[in-house]
Amino acid sequence: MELNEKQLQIVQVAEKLFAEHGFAGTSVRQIAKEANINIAMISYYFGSKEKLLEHMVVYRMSDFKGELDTIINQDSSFKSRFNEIIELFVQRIHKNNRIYKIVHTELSNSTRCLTFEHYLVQKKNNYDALTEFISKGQEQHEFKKNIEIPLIIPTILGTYFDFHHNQVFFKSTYNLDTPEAIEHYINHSIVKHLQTMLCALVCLEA
Amino acid sequence: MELNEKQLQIVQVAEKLFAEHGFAGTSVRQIAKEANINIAMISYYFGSKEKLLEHMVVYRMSDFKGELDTIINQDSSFKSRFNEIIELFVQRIHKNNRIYKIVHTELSNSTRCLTFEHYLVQKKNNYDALTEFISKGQEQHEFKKNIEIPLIIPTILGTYFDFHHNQVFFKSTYNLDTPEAIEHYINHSIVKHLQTMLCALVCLEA
DNA sequence: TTTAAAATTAAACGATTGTTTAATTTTGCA
DNA sequence: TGCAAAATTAAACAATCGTTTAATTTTAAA
Repeated sequence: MELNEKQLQIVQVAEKLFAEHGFAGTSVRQIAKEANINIAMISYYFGSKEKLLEHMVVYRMSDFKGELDTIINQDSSFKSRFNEIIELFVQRIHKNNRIYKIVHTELSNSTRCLTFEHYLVQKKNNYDALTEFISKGQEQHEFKKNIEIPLIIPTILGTYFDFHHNQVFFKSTYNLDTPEAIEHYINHSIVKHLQTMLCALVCLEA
Repeated sequence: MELNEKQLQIVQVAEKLFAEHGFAGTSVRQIAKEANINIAMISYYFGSKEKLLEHMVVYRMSDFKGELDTIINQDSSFKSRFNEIIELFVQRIHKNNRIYKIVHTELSNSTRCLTFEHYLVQKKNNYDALTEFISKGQEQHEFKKNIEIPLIIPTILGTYFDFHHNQVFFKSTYNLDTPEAIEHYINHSIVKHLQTMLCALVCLEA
């Protein structure tokens, strides 16, 4: 996925607007205006508004390489690797929360006939890698049996996004007024909450 | 919130369409067609498309009464009440997943100037009731200290919705092909997963 | 049965949607 | 410098958007 400067500018502006107002709620004229380009350039470079979204997903998702494998292949304990995996997921999802939100929303819309193949492939890879890691930990008697592995990643993503979507509520109720306070809450409180909870779920007592 | 037969029909159809295609992605003509009414009836009864959404939220949210308090005031153990609360949340959210999805999406859209007051008030009440319950459990030395209480409900809602939004993925990967299989997975696997995880987080060992 | 209010309709409103056109400007290589 | 390709533009396209109008039908109380 190679994008020139102008294309990148369009994608970035569109990503912000799609995340804020939804795909259907964003017009190509808004994108053009905010990106300081002519409306026709979107069709010129991407073909259509819908194809712009496809390009965006492919471009953003190709960032994700083998960070997960790097952690899994470390030679520390299963528990500490598991904790690192949780932290990685939160950071990854937070760094790219806009594209995740867009895919999230559009994937559940029956309107979009887009398959978001890149997203689904990446998701499958994550699930497979995590499943293998947990299984090995179970074999080594470091992890409990009878864990609903498919629900571990939804727990991480879901908790993050429910917080993210309801920031209006949390801001007023829990004094998270500054962007720094929110950043800190995500990187510390949310990560720690998930680590405590998920470790209690999967790790056998030491 | 009293609605006559026609109004109810419009609200129900609109709720389905808003949940499936988003608010901006649904036209009043689609609603009118699917509800077998004339387009003008929407403005006639509700004033506008946006006000229809407001009426919908108020109507749906007024269902929620004191189910939570009923459970909290039972005289069973803190742990078993906590488990019941988790099950209640999942069932409540699943039963009304359409309106929750709509509010969820539109609340995080900076386009909507709607405050969804009914939703926020109800949410605040839930948080307060849960916080009080957990605090009492901590006083009685049945629950652990240092729990991030504000993240308990996001964990429940988020896990459910991440699963719900990614059903396309789960269907193909985990053989959840029939509606009954999905229903069973939600009412058993997801509830059990959340109960195990959250009890491990908050409950002291017996 | 009369009659005023409520419900329903088809049609039209102007504004906005995504996309295309055709003309013009800029670019970079020969 | 010349010139074809790429980039950029304003304008127009038909389609659809949410809403309103004004006329008609239905309803229900007097």
